[in-house]
Amino acid sequence: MLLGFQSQFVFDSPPPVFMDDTNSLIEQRKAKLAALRAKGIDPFKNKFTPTETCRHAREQYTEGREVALAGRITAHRDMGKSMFLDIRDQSGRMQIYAQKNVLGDEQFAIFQHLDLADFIGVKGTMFTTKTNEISVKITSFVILAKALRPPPAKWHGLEDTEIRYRQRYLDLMASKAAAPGTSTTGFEKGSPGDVLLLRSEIIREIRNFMHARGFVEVETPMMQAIPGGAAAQPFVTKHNALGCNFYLRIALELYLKRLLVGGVDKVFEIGRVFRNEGLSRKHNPEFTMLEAYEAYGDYESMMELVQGLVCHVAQKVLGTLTIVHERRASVFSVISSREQTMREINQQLRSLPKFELLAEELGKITEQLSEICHSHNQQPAWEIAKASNTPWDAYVGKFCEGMKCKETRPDGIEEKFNKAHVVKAFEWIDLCQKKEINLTPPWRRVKYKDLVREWCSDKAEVDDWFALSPQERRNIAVGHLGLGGDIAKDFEDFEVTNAVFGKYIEPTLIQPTFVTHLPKELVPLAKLTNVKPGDSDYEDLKDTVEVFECCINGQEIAPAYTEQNDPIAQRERLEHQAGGEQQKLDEDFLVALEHGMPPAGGMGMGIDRLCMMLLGQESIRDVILFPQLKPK
RNA sequence: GCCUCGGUAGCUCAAUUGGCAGAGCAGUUGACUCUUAAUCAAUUGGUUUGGGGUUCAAGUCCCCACCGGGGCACCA
Repeated sequence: MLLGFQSQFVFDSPPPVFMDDTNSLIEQRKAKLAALRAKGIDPFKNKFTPTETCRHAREQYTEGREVALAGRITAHRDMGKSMFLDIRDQSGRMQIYAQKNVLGDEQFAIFQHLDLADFIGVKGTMFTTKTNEISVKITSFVILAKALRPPPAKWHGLEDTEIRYRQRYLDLMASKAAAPGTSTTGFEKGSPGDVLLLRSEIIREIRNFMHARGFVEVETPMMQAIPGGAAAQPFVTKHNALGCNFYLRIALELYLKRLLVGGVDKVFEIGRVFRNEGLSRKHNPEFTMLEAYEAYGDYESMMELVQGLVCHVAQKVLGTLTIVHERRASVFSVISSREQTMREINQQLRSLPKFELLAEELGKITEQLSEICHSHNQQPAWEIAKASNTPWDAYVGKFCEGMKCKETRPDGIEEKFNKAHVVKAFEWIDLCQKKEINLTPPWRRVKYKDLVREWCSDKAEVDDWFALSPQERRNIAVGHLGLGGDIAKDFEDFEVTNAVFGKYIEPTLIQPTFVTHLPKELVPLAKLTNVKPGDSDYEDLKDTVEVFECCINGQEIAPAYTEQNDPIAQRERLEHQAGGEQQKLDEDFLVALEHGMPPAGGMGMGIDRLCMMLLGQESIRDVILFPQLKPK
């Protein structure tokens, strides 16, 4: 495993101290552990070899077949002199049946005192119970690992988002199994386990696709003396022996282009990049990028590549090109975020007079909100309600008033809703807008200017946005469109237009769309569009570059360029970007370009955002196993 | 960094607006040899995230800190 673990680490802050949060449950488990050891039983076995997985055993069922299975205990039902117990491995669940007269008094007593979350190995024969469940009648068992801490609640699962992210293993443990035949992963759709396995398949299919197209996969430095290829703040780290600082890479670009210079014509890398910026639903400080470069290609060949890649992955992993984000649910189920329980409540609602009014009220509010959303071009409902004349407090107040009614859940708990639930509910409504994304090619291609024109004539009643004077554009954007807060006084004209694009237009691009020919100022490292005076579209294209931004699900998924290969033009751009700080210039990269780089198309794709889109997850933290959180 | 909502038993949640901190699950004990959210009976479990303040009395009101969600800003 880890060799040379003796090396000296120097921490700026003391190493983390683990909370000694002992409680009676942990104490009891430790006592059981000690009791087992006192009997000469080692509850942490080195090896037990199952003959197969739980799923395999179920699929290859024959009455009386002998099997050895291993897994974690997820439930037990004690019947006195016999006992049922569920074990689970990655493949699925298996019911175990133990009988006192088979195991003997002593063994059975030990079996009865096993805890949820312990790992055991069992040997026995397969049979089917009266209620038609395939099970294993055991003849012997061994304890493979004793769990000293209790697992998450078996029914509710884990609701605490902080624990879900910090202790992902608990989140995975609580992942619900899907009903047989409804899922390829064996987990309920959208559950942490499901997302984990599908993400793995997505990345495998990306590799398959790129390799099939003749691209070579490489690995380039993550620690760089000069972080380049994007405009982002880097993380700094220190190399002791070399006595210098390194930066964690913010992009893959400059090293992959060096490989183009060296003669690797089709090259790609999938890897982590690090950006020292704020965190949000769409941003994690470290995230996974795919970048690909193709000599003799351009932005148009990259369009074909991106479209082909995403369709290939969707088809292979999901078996469809139609992606439905169907997490939109009734306000009630959203409020509780325990859908199963709430579904029943919804059914009950109609028969309970005191809820009739409330349900009606909720329906009206939901309707109103979706109307408002629609007329405001799908701005978040939460924001709109806050900003509009709608008495938001009255909404919440009314809600809470209604919610004062208690009701009894199927598990016997009296539940009441409070203001926090309601606020959360509305935030969730924003996240749960039902979406259907159709990836069937060919995807729409539209020039940036045409898209802005189209939207402005449709929504802002401006015939031709670009026929206006810069001052008129600014006035409309700040006034009629309400972008005052997003447009600084010193913004240039193209930035005003881009604010409109970013705030209002990009979020509407749910269906896959290539937005092409952006103004050159927005993308300084791409090549100018090749048009001459006299060409019919000269006016529209003269100050644009050969690029596209591929938007799906209202987010930018992949930008691509016809890459700049003129070393002199590139130097000017980088110097301009570096703002006169010579130490930020990657001289080696510029020297490489001077040796000649073939014309090429290049693209970058945010893998995390791709996963969000394909897997219907609304937060990047749900497609990254261990998202970055502030240390405790 | 700013705005906003939140943090109560191992887990999921209550606490009638400032009046003895409660329930289900699981845990423990007991009954039960085909149960499956097993059931039935009894029972343990709390520095209410931490610190200060107001009050006869604070989970609840005020201030500060910590952590998280959402939004904004930064950033493609």
